[in-house]
Amino acid sequence: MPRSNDEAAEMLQEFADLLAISGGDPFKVRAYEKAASAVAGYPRDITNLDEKGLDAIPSVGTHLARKIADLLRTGSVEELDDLRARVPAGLRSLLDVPGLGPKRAHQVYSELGITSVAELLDALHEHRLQHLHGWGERSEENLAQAIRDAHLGGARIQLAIALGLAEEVLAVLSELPQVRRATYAGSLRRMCETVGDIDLLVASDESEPVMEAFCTVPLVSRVLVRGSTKSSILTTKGVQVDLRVVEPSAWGSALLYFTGSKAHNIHLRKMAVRAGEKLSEYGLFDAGSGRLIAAETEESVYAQLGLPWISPTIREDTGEVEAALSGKLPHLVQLGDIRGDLHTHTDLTDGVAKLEDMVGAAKARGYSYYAVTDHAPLLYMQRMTDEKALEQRHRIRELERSAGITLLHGTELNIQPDGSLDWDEDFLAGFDIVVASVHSAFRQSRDAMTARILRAVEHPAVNVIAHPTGRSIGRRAPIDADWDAIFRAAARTGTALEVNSSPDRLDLDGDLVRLARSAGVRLAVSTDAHAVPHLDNMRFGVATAQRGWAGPADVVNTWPLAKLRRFLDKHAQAHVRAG
DNA sequence: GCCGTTTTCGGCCCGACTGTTTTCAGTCG
Repeated sequence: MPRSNDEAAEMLQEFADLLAISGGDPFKVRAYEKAASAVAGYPRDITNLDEKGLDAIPSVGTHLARKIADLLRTGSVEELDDLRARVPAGLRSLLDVPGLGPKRAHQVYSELGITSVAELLDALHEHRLQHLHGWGERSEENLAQAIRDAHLGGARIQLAIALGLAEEVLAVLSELPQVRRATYAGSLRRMCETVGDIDLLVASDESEPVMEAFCTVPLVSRVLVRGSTKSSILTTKGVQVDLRVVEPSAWGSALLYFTGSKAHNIHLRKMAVRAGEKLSEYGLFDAGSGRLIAAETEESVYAQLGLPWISPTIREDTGEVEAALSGKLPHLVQLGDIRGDLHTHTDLTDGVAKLEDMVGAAKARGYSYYAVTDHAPLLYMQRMTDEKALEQRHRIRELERSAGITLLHGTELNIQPDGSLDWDEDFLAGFDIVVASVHSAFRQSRDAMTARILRAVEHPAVNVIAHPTGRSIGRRAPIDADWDAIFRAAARTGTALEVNSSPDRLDLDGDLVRLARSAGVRLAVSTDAHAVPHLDNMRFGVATAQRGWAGPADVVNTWPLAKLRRFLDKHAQAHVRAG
């Protein structure tokens, strides 16, 4: 079951879609959409809020608060059920076709009776659309192509893959003499876990050669849009890449604009309007005289709006602007704050690199400490034994003498379906750090799963719960558990929760990081590296922690070694708290 | 449907591109 916030957001979004497609008031539609994203991004769990509490969420008024309350209480909303009964099932899916918005979806439904993508394809095949008002041969061809493309590309791509692709195109563009600056913007710069399409930005006085180069890079499969300031291509792998070319003097306002999020931009624009100004990708202007106020750097635009620069990772309009206004912007953890990795593997279990190579790479990164946490015996396929663990400990102690880096001997325990763990307390006491995680039986009931994880959190030897939700982005849904209860227990017992940096995990995600932090939970940002290159994934974990507003004080592996060691001794921690 | 230091009514971010128009509507981000 999804979080209540997500459930309510999905309800509101479906409402918006159905209203739009049945020809409803566009402003009402937008009100539902705004409320949907406000609820999804609301930093607190709405499960136990009453109508008054829901009404306090920005963009949620009395009417929508009542509908959300109905949903949370009864599991359904009467008005939505009525609307579903009036709009044919399948019609909503038409909105997923790029280029087909609510107006035209409504048009093909009301004039041709089309209620699904399949029927739309039939109509396209028979050329029945080109006779509708406002349509022609080209719009018919484009729609058919869009449906084929959606089939080809479809799903959003992972952050790391998008970043690689962006850097490949940027490398070509940066070579051009006309290009002054070039970077990626959009959800990629905000380090969202998945990216729908890639937004690139170039500063140049001469756009034509840049567009020419962009539309002919080797990985282009088709040019979707070709203009003087904006072009879009589809890559051979089905990923859409958009390029905007702007004057160098408007670099800052353009970067701000194209980084988004949309909600963040709208918030800034409204502030500008209130101050008698106008904000666009071309700059901040005086609304009356049209005089340019700021445009060259992001910092200058923020400053003229009365704000400090805001990190792209938190530009989601979930309170960052208000925080900036009141001087309470969080001091976010940075990659350079990280002093060590607390969850890594070697070829003793399922890693592919030798202990010495992993340690050497960690040292080269400038870490001051490094934990080796190979799997424990209950993950049977890894064939770990007591003897192997002790022998590894001996090797680590030897290696540490010459390595110039503090090595922590740890292990990653398997949390069994009943919450029991590998090894007994005496044996576990010999490790410097103990990580525990779920590797199987992901589909337990919410109650069973919560009890299972709580048992591990309460265990006196367990320091970190790794990849807590067990999700695999795009492949496996997160487990269902009572996160509030788990966060409270983790905070009380001094058990850290991991922000796993692997691009296909990013677990906890930004939203859960934020909830965990507000419950007082400490975080461990780790790579779970199984090979040397995986150590570089730390930047994705740090970005995810930033998206949850985490600062260095929240992240135990930014702490000096002595402080970390005190945290890793749960008995001593309990003693300090009792005292 | 939401919202308010000009407003409880009358607005609601703004600009680019495409394809259909002969001055604009629809879609997207």
